[in-house]
Amino acid sequence: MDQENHPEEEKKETKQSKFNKLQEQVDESIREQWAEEQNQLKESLIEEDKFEWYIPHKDDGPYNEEKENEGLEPLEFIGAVDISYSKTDSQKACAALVVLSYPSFDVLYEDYEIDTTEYPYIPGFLAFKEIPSLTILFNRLKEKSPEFWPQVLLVDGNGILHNRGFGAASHIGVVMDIPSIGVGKTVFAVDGITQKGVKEMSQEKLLKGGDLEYLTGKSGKHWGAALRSTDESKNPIIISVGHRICLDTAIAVVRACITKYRIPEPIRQADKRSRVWVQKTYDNFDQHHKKKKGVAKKKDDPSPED
DNA sequence: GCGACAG
DNA sequence: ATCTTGTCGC
Repeated sequence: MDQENHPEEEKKETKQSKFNKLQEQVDESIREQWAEEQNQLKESLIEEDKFEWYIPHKDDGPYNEEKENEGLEPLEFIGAVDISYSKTDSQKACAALVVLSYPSFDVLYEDYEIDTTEYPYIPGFLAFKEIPSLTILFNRLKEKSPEFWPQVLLVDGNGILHNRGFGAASHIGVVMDIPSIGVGKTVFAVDGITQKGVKEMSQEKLLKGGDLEYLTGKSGKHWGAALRSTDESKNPIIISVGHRICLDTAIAVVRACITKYRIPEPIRQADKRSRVWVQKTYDNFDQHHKKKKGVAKKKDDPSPED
């Protein structure tokens, strides 16, 4: 009859072929070229602090004075980028660049750009999908509102926690020549570090009262850190060095950007605003209908609504 | 060969 | 990334 004999096998194949198909959308030679470009740009990567600001203490104190005497400026402009996709057409997307004040987290600057990239997301090559629209956004910022140029940039995705040690946060940091930090929501498995392993470590730390776990690979390299950013968080966020910053400073910046949500506020804003923008642009945002149903919201980890 | 796979 | 569904809390 027309009954299938190997339903399980089929399911497995579909899963696998789905991934393969995605990969095939980008020619093998292009992927090799991309990997080469990553390795080349990586030579310009700086994994230590190279900037002239400091994170001010909430209350003006001796620390702040000391830093100012060293010729440093207080951290005041924090940037973040994110890209959202149309739910009806994954090729249609919108990139956002926002700049928030520190420590008040007001959105000082926001700009959006339609993503014209035809490439799909391929693990290990996220930056190539995002760079075209982000380049436009940064050029526009530099040209029209240079006073808002961020002192540090948060990128959702990874920095050096990457199979070639050069993830999107590093890529963007090097290309734009800006200190950058990678903040991921899940782990990109590399050097023996896995999602499952990190989760377990994170749980153990929690029992001991800790909220931070360095991610050390089998090779002994420190790839980043897992931070349980709020008490309610079930999963940690994954921090890694992007560019022109060291891991501990990156962690300090991310910590400073946590308000009451798991995701650092600048990234949250970029995420949220790009989502609204993509709906407006592509998904026929109809005033009449949205009133009834409400727009699909993305849940934040802890619940307060804003 | 097998499993894994940021957004 | 996006979709679902359900649950808790204000």
